[in-house]
Amino acid sequence: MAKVDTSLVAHLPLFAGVTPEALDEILREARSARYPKNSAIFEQGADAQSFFLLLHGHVRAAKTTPTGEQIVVRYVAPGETFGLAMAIGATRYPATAMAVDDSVVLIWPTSAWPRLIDRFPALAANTLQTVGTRLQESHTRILEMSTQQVEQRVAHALLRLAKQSGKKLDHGIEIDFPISRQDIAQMTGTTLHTVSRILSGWESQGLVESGRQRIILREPHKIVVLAERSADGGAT
Amino acid sequence: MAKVDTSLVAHLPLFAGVTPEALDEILREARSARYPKNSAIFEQGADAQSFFLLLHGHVRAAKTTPTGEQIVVRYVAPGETFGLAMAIGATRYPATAMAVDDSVVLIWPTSAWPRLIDRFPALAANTLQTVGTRLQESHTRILEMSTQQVEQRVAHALLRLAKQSGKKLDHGIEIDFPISRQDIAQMTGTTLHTVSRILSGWESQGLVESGRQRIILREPHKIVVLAERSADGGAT
DNA sequence: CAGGTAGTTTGCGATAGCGCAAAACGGGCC
DNA sequence: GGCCCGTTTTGCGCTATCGCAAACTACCTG
Repeated sequence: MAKVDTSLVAHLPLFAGVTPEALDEILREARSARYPKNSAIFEQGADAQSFFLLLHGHVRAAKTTPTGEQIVVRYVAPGETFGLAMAIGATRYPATAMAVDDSVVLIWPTSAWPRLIDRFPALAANTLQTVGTRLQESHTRILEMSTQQVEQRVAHALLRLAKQSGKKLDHGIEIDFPISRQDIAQMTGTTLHTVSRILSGWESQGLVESGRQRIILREPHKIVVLAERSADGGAT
Repeated sequence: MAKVDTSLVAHLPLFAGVTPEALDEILREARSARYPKNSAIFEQGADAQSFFLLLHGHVRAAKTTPTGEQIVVRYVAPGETFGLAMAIGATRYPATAMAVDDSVVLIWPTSAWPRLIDRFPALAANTLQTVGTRLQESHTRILEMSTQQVEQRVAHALLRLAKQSGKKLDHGIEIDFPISRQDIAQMTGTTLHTVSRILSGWESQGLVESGRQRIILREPHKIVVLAERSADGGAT
C-alpha cells in the first residue's frame, strides 16, 4: 500500500490534536486513488464502503430525487472529507460524488471508522466540528431559499464558491473548477435559464466575465451589494 | 443541585454506550429548569453558555435574518439535545430557542463539554450521529424546497411533525403542541396566507381538521399521496 | 359577559420565475 | 478546416405564489 506523506495532511482540521505517530497509524489504513474529471466516486444509494479525504481537485456532491431532479449539496475542496455516511449511521451514500476536475483522494474503509475514533477520539470531535459547521451552512442555505429571491441567492452562491475555491486574478476572482449554469441552478433552487439570464445581466454590467463552465467575478464588491440588498431591490 | 434520575434518560441515543456510573457523573454536572410556554430559552446571537437536553415539552428553534424574517429550523422533541453551539465551534447561538409548551430541560454549561467528551468519547460519537442525521434532514429539506411546490412541502412538513410528535386519536393524528399557520409557513418557505389556503382546501376535503394552533391529520394516508405526487399533480 | 387581541380566512391584483422551444455559440475532434 | 455536440442564450406565454387589505373568529382578560 502506497504510503502517504503525513506532512501533506497534518495541518488539516480533521487531524487537529492528533500526534504525528497517531496520524501515521491513521494514514496507514488509507489508500489513495485518482479520479479523472467527470468520473463518479460513489453513487447515491450505493453501499457506503469507504469514506474520503480530498487531496487535490474538486468534487461535487449531489442529491437526486426519485423523479430525477438534482440539487448540488456542496462542492468539496481539497482538505475536506466526504462520503461520511457512517457519521450519520447510514449504510448507503445519501448523495452522489463526482470529480469535476482530475482529483486525488485518500480512501478509508468505512469499517475502520469505529476503531479509528475509538483509538483517536479527537477524530470524532474534529468530525463533529466539521459536520456541525456544514449543518450550520445548510440552515443558512434554507434561510436564503426561504427569504431571498433568485438573484440574491445566485450572488451568495458565487461569492461562497469564490471564497472557497477562488483563484485571484488581477482582473477579478475566478472559480477554479468547471461549473455550468445548470450547476449553479442546482445550488440555488432555480433553473439554468434563470441563472443564464442573471449572469447575462451581470456580464453586461461588467460584474462578471463568464463563459462555458467558467466564471470570473470582476467586481466581487458589487456582487456583495447585490447579495445583501433587501427584497425591494432598492429600485427607487 | 437537584439530582436527576438516571433511569429517565439512560435509554436516550445521546447516552448509548455510556455506563450507569458515567451517566451518573455526567448528570451531576447538569441542572434542570422549567420554561413556561412561550418563554425564550436562548436568543440567536447570545453567548452560548449552555447546552440543553429536552425532557418534557416542545421547543422551537428558529433563525432570524437581519431584516427580521424567520424560519423554523426544527421542533425539538423530548429526548433531543439543542443549543449545541460548541459542536460547531461557535461561541454564540445560531438560532433562537423558545418553549412552545411548558417544558423541562437539563442544562449543562458549555464549558463542561470538552471535559465530558474527553472523559466519555461515546458522547462525541453519539452527538456526531445526531448532528449527522440533522444534516441529512437539512439536505432533504433543501431538496424539497428546490423541487417541490408549496402544497407538497406543507404535506411533508405536517407528516414529519405527526411522526415526530403526533398523538394518535381514533379520528386521526393530532400534532400535540401548538403550531400556527405562520409556523408552518416558516418551516416550508412560504407565507401564512398560502398555508391557510392550503389547509382550508384540505379541510373541505376532509383531510385535516384544524383550528387555532391546532392540527389533526384525519387522512394521513391521503396526505402522503399529496406529498409524493410529482409536479404535474396527476390532474389527468 | 363585553372587549380586545392574536390568529385565521379570503379576495384580488401583481409578478417573479418557470417551462417550452428554438436559435446561437464555442470547442474539441477527426 | 469543417462538423458535431453540449452549453448557453433568448423570446414568450403562463401560473403558482406572493403581497396587501379587510373581514372574521376564537380565545383570554378584566
